[in-house]
Amino acid sequence: MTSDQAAPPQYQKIAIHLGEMIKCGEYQAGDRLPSESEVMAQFAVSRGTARQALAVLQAQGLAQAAVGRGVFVREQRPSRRIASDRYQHEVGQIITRGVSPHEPATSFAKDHRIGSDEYRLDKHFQEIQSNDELAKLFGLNAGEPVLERRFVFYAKDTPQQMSRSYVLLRLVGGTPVADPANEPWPGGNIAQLATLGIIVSRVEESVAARMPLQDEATMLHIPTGVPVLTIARRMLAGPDRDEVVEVANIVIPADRIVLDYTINLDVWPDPVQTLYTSGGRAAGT
Amino acid sequence: MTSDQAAPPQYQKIAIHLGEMIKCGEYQAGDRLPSESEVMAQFAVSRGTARQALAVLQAQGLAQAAVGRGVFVREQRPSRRIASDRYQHEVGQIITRGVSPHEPATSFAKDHRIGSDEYRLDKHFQEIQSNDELAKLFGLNAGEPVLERRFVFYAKDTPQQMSRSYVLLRLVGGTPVADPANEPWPGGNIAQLATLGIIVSRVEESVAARMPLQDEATMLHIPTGVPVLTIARRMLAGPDRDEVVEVANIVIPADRIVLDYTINLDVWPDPVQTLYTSGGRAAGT
DNA sequence: CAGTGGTCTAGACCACGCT
DNA sequence: GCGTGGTCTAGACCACTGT
Repeated sequence: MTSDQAAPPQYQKIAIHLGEMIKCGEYQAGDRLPSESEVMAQFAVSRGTARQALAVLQAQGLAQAAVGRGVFVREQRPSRRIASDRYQHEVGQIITRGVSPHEPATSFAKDHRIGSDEYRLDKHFQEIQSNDELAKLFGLNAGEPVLERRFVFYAKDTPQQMSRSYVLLRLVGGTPVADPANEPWPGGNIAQLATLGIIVSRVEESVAARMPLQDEATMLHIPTGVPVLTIARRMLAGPDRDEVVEVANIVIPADRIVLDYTINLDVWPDPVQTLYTSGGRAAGT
Repeated sequence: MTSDQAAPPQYQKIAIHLGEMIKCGEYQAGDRLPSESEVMAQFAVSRGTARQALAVLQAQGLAQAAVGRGVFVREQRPSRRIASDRYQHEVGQIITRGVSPHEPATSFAKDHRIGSDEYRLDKHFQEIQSNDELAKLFGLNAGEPVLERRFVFYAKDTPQQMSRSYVLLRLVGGTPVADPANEPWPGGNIAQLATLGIIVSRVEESVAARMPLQDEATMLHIPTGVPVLTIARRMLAGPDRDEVVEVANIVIPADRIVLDYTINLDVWPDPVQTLYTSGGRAAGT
């Protein structure tokens, strides 16, 4: 085995070459890359190959084409951050101000660092029977009626995320929570449930990533080469923090967001002593 | 404005058509999709268009091509789960058993539900000067010497994730932690730091998603249309849980993994009373 | 109007996998 | 050997963008 390496195809060489120029900063974010004709001339290839090279960069999320204008280097920095701390902050709001809507800003507006008047959301409420998947998440039998709430969030007219939230109809039926006109709810989801006497004490989030579905790409204006982050969220209440009161599926384009999670660990009261009495060895600080 | 809808191009129609058949279950995971020639015949298009249609499905992560065999529907279920609870469990191990290596299995092996003998890792240690980015994460001046530890994890010879971990050289220099031969460390990262007297009390993770870089795709065998999840992890210690003792960047192909986070909220002791006396604040737990 | 990317065609040669 | 996908060429027409 002297050389297993097959020579990379032309279009890949070109893509790697341009990719390195981007990495090195010779093309900055927003700069126009060589056009198809320019690539054809520069590398002596046909248009198909030139296009393929530029397509690679787009699939990698490094570049984005604009008809009639050219191919441009994409911005790479995610700007928004969504922190798990937000939930504790929402609880804090309720504790200090009660459940009345004193605070117009929601977590969403805060995440975007925009005023609460600069965003809007499309909403669509619907009563449905829970299917097997939903029933399993709630821990009850399929067929239980639930309220499905679909949202699409916009910040300054740009769609930012879509979500489907599910709550048990027997808990929210006939209450203000079931009225779309009350969304966005001041103080957020936890405050909303608090008005019903439901005290959320645990939130579980399952995070995954995949390429967007066709309708997601359309609705959220997701360019090629950009995946979505999906969050399956469960809000729990009750004395044992095990009663599922809300389930939500959230889809967010991954090119502008980072999810921050803080995990505080319960550490024993006197570490040094515990280490020595349990057979371990350690140097104290 | 009667119809803004431009007719979708042929290749997209075909892609949508095939995509719906996958969604409806007419093509199951592992099934072979129509070959390029079959698509050409079925839809009366040239080979280029047929290829483009099939390429769409691959870019969406729905299908994967295999030379000489065909295009196949990809498995969609993520199998592994990585839970934030793992850190608390690692702490529990130390509390009950001390810092000695009683427990050969690491979190990684547990995540994969494989024996600790079924995985291995490539490791590469290196002493470097911290750059601006690293220094900022650690909260100290650039140039501070750090130990960079690069890992690639394999489960049954399949690469699963790669990571770069950074620890301050003045804390680990000359200790067993700086010796690659001791990896994988029994009990995991937190146990490792515990042997140095460092008690990790907080973990912060920043999760994002993007398409893989070329070398990541190569090293982790990532097929087209599969993004990666990136985790920037900071381990904190000290009385105020604010001293950064380890920083790590983790890259995981997103097609087989879900990240589970649990957020426990501090709720006031008597919700009803607090609600009615609104304006009061509660004692934390 | 000239230049851009988007779509589509009709060929060609290649390496790979199965039989 | 035959069918598969991978690469590459040389053309064509189109819609869009800028000046």
